[in-house]
Amino acid sequence: MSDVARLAGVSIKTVSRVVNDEPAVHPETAERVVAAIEQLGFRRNLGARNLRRGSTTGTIGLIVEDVGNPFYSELNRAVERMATSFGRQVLTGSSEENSDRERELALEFCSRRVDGILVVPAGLQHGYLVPEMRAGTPVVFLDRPAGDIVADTVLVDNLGGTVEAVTHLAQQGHRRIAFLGDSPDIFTAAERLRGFREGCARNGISYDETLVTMHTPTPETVGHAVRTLLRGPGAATAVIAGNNRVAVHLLRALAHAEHRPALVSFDDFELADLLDPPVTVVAHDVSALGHAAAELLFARIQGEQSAPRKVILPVRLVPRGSGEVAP
Amino acid sequence: MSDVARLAGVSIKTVSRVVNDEPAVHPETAERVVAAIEQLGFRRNLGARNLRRGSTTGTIGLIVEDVGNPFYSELNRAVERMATSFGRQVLTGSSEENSDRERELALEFCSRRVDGILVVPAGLQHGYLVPEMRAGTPVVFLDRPAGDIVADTVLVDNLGGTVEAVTHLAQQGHRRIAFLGDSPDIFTAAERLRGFREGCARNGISYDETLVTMHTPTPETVGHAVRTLLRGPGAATAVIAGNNRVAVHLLRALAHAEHRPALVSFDDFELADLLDPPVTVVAHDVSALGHAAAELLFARIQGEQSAPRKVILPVRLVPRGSGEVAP
DNA sequence: GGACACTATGACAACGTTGTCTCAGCATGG
DNA sequence: CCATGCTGAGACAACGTTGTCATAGTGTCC
Repeated sequence: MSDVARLAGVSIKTVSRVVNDEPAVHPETAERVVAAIEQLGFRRNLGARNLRRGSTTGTIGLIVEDVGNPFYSELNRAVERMATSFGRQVLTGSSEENSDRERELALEFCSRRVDGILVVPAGLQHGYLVPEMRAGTPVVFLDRPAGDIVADTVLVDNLGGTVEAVTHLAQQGHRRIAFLGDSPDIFTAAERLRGFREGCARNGISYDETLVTMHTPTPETVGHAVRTLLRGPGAATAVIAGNNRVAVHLLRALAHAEHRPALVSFDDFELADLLDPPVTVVAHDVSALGHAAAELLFARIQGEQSAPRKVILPVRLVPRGSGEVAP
Repeated sequence: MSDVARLAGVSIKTVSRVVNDEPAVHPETAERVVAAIEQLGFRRNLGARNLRRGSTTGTIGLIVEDVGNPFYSELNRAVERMATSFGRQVLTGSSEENSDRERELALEFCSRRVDGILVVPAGLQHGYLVPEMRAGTPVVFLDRPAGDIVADTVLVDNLGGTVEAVTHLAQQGHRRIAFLGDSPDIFTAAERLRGFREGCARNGISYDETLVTMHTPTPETVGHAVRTLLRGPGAATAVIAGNNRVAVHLLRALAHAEHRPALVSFDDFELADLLDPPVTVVAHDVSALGHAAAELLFARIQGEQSAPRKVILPVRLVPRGSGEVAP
């Protein structure tokens, strides 16, 4: 900036005035300054500006499990849209379902003085965020609640959705329904399992523990589940996949089977409707989730002081014909 | 920081020493300082630190067309991995295939003094980046080249891959092959079209313009293409989808058809192998693309001064049985 | 006992901006 | 001719850090 000032023959303050479109600069002077800026390729340092003005940094942080997972990338996109409309930029990070990494990312974001943080928590302990929140960095949890603190949270109706899935299958005549969930350490997985039990109860199906597995979905864990729950005597005739990852692994494991058992997936996924047979899903609007959370965050950033809110978004069963009893 | 200093009864410089793990601080003093930091919830302001040290900001910028697109989110993930290993964080932005937006994002990143920028360019003019690059912000273009400047670039073999796709179909006996590409303004789309012509030539198929459409893929544009190119007398017996978006729309448009024409998709996509019949694809390793570009960027960030490099990553045809002539 | 080295600490400036204050120059009005 | 007001511009401090230098205190050596 001082280089520009020297070249234009003015003080740095005048350059600052030009850069900030402040009035009270003689047009001719402004022109000289602009020319100097062009010539030198000057670009104002936003970091210094924010420091001096004590203003916000114009960034928000987003922590998800894996930015590469289509579910989270759709979330990311919705958040980005909102951020753009508020003139903010987004720092993203993947926690990899690791609470230490989550913490590291969150605190790093705080060091960078982001204006707020959106987090799909991996861990169950969030006391580390309390000082930051008290210091004025709003935090909104999404998809999963905070472990041990009260904070703004946006969730989907995991329980209700799974109940609906069970009911759908029960109505098709299924009595032996398997549930393949993600690791029970994950809130949504645990909640959906709870919904499964509840759904069984409501439909007069006795809950059979041997038809349930809860593991991080990999080809191996899901393959094993298929071999033990869906084959042999007493095999389940229908299965609920606890999330889109489980569903995809499951479909692959069943690719060469005679026929697929009836299937409902919690989470919609691309091409689910084009498989044969199409996959019935419990769909929820991921964009709406990101949108709602970001909306709440920006309200907080703008000073909204009300008590922490808990929003639960509805889900919707999309029957696609894969719930029927196999011929 | 001065609050901490006051509470601990030391100077701010000593607090700084403690925060930075500098030696020559009496353990007892350090303990007092740490206690004060805890009590006040102090967190060092990274912006101020970077300003003072003139050091890098520890961030890189990534501009893609749409962070929500699985293709780009996989890229994002690979870049993030690399960034993490270099202790950097990633600012992401979606250009929405709009060159003004791309420019805006890139310049905003520069204002934030990112250590480097990775960009999947939407526009064809990148002169605006020259001053920034001269000023020391390395830029690496990926998936598509820069429009009018010489810069580091990482691409995939669009031409070769499409030639291979045509050859594959020709070997199955197809002579009337349609090509459904994205907008010809997009480098990869144009390049793949070039590969299509080249492939036709090499296989002794005369290039038939009426079997080609190049449009931003939407249900409408792809549906129209299906109706005009794949139906009626003179219909194509095989089709090449220019990218994963086209392929998905195409599959949906053909969902209720008697049978699918033979199909090869440039870009692999999830579940392509589970459709009926499975979709043959020209696959390329998106992670490798992100990895290679980020690797190059970090080499530049660390001072590597060699001439701009152009890397072309190989692609691989994955036959899945959907190339055969329909029964 | 004085030169010397070493330890622990602080004062101060500087990073690149911008807010506040000041001031020179000029025009206006009575 | 002087008080007043306005315009355009600069000096300076401050944002929160850290690098440089200075210094007081302590111990060591001959």
